[in-house]
Amino acid sequence: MRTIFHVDMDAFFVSVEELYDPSLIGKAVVVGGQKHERGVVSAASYEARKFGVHSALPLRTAAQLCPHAIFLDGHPDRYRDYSHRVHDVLREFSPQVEMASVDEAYLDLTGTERLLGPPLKAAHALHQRMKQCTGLNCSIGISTSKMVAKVCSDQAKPNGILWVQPGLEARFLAPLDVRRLPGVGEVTEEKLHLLGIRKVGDLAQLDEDFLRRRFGQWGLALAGKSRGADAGAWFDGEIGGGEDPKSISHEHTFSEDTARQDQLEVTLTRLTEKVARRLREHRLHARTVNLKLRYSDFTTLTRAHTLPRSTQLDHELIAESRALFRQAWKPGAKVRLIGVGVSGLDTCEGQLDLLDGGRNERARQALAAVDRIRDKFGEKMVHLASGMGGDHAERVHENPVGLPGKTPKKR
DNA sequence: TCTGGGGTCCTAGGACCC
DNA sequence: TCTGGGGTCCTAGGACCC
Repeated sequence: MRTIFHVDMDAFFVSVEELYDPSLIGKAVVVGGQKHERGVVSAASYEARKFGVHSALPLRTAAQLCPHAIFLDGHPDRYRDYSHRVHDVLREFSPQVEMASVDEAYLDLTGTERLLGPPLKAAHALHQRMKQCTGLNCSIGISTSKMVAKVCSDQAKPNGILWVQPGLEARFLAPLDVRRLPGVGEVTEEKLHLLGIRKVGDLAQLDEDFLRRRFGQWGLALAGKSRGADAGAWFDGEIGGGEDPKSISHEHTFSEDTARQDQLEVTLTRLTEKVARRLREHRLHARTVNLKLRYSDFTTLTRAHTLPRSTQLDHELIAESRALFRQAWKPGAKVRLIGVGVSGLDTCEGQLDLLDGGRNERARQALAAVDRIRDKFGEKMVHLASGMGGDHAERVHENPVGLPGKTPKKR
């Protein structure tokens, strides 16, 4: 029988902002952008939540519900920093820690009783230690599965601890709305409601065969979840995985929709450079490039292409994302969002690198230099030639990294 | 009031291979 | 001649999470 903790930081982004500016404490605070901007709420203080503000709410709606709220853009670097501090604290309690996102983690505390005491005692110690080391509050859910532990921490919010003892999982879940189950969102909730299923207990009563016919594999997973199991691939596996990313992407929503090809392509290039850069940071190579376009009417399309061999080089990824864009985009159509991502990631080169005469090795070394300069002077300091404007687009093949004075000889 | 950005996982159909 | 069946890869879209 496992002992799983789910630790969830309370109003994480807002709480970190309060550490930097204590005058925010006790006020309605919204992190995510300014009140007139296109965008949604990333986090809201409990004060703002009283007015109906919650994450994923459009900023303009939040401003209407809570006009006196303080709107902040947010500081991703600070959140990353504090996320690491949180991780460090958790590691004091178990070697098996899995950060599920910046502000939540699973811990396996199975077999730590002799060292840390019974689960509730360990949880109180963790709770205190977290406050002491980071200044932040968290909520802790404890159960025999990740799924139930997560539901527990949700029920424990804010700043609480909840332990469901082994054997009582189904009884704990039964009275809760189906929506409380991780993986049940708006769409699934609606489908279940149409079948007269509102509580997790209703779900647990149903014949598994019925759920399988209705929802396929997902139905079987649902049946398992309703009884407290880590069903479905979502939660299978050991705690402590989560090593390399499976995909890397960047996207941008324009403040105003645009149909200008030069603007779209410059943005796409900038986004692709960021993706390539992060690939190199992770020492990964990608085989599949994904383009995403969202038009004014919010219709969204994706186009993907898989390369014969994987790459982490700016110019190869840019050529690919641009080709996808030119195939997919209807000239004249106004674009709201453009994005690029890579998947099919591997740690080593897809094929022998010797065949191209070391050309890519030179490009890689030059890119490493670019990355170092960007570290020193900021992202905008060095751009690919093609990142500077449509007129330079053709130069990308001659000057893969756009370094002044380092233009490789023409092939 | 229109609806971010960064992810994961799942499904389904077609191509292709044996 | 009248078209199996399974496995894997690729692409597109969608649900969901924080």
